[in-house]
Amino acid sequence: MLVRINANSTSAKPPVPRGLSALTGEAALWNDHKYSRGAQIFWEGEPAEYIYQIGDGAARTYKLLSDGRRQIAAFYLPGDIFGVETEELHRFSAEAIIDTTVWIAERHSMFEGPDNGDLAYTKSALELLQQTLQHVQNQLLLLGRQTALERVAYFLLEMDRRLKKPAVIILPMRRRDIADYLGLSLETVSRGLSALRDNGIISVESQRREVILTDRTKLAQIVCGNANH
Amino acid sequence: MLVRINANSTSAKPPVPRGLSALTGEAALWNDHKYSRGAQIFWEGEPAEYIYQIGDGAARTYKLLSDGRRQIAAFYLPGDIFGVETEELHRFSAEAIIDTTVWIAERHSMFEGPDNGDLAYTKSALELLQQTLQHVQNQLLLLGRQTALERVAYFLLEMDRRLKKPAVIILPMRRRDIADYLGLSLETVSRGLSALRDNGIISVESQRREVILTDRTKLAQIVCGNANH
DNA sequence: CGACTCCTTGACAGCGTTCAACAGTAGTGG
DNA sequence: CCACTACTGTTGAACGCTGTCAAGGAGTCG
Repeated sequence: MLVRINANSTSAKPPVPRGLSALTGEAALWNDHKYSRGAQIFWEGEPAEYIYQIGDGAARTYKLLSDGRRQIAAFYLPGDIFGVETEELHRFSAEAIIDTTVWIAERHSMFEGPDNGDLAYTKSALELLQQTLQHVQNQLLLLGRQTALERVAYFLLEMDRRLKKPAVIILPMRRRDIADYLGLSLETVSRGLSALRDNGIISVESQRREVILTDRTKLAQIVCGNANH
Repeated sequence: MLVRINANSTSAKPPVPRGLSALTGEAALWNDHKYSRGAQIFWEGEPAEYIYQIGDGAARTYKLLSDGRRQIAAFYLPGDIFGVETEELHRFSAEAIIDTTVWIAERHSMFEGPDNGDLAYTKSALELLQQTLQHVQNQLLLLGRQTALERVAYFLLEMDRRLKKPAVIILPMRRRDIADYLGLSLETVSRGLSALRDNGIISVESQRREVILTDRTKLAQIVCGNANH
């Protein structure tokens, strides 16, 4: 829960994040905050007063059931915007996965009046919403109809793409987070990674958060249900 | 695949659907089409040239995997609007579940130019998009983290709510559709319904598409993970 | 070094799927 | 009207994927 308002950033004055500027206007108030690992950023049901963009680090949004079952809706990586809602309340909780710097700007109310809205803003929000929708709709098929191995492969390819296909993928999240994202147990995630490793499709570094995709083609085939069994 | 353009509607000239009028303008061209049971309305990947509203009947949108696994994204009931996309292409396929009348209107391009857009339209689209997003986000938790019985109970309550809590729920879809919506096998759906029936929570009519919810409270408890086992 | 967290791996159980048989319903045509 | 067929849904039995429980290894940090 350590939240520190960072008046004098350690880095040089950063550029206003492009995504946020479109959503808030150039002159909007914004700040960068630092959240330590595991810190809550906002809660489901809380008024959605701000919108957020990851500077460094990573965040997760999730829902909980009363008995503790958790479904992670999305991971957010540097540059990603989150917390944008069309209603007044947040529909998910959000936490920092690791120590994370977040740019925070005041949220525009989206439906203020008949012609009080800002078209550019609404369009930005629409684009963002549409991105979110696409992502979630892909998750549907994944969670509803794909096997454990297919889900793990999908996850690796998604991270690979979103991190711009680096030589080594450095995962900010733990196995438990991956499991709650994919609707699996953490053991099954671990077994999936081991299976891919044993088949020479990926290579897991000793730190276990670093993964190298040695055969993206085979990985993609697995996602599409063409595991060669 | 029987599609008939219905120039002279059997019923009196129907009112322009409220949802569609906001999305197309009062003077927009529209028609009602009839789709027979199982008929394709549009395909995933097809240009999204129209938007649709159910008059009578029901429709399903879905994605397929190459090996035939299907995930149904949503069911559409009388009054529901579907097929609205923010991009140029449909992201799901759509079929009529039963013989269905659909109102069809031309789609506005959503991002035509810098200030060429229609704010009222964009707002309508935004609201619709937001509804869709909420629905899908609830599905995430359901598919990722809930048990078979919880999913079946959730489905019944969703249909109950959307059909305005009738005395008897008349389901337009088959067990297979419910299964593909909930990420289960059709046998498991059937067993879930039987279990609820045996516990006196629902009553299934002999036609098997008609269900009476005799204990909505218990049903809601099951959805939240409070099955008294 | 010791305590802690995170991850892997194994053994086993259970939930849900698969396979199969059967029953009820609807549609068709004689 | 009935026979025939196709389709849909239910139920049982066995299998198997994934979850649960448990032990141990590996890395981190005080």
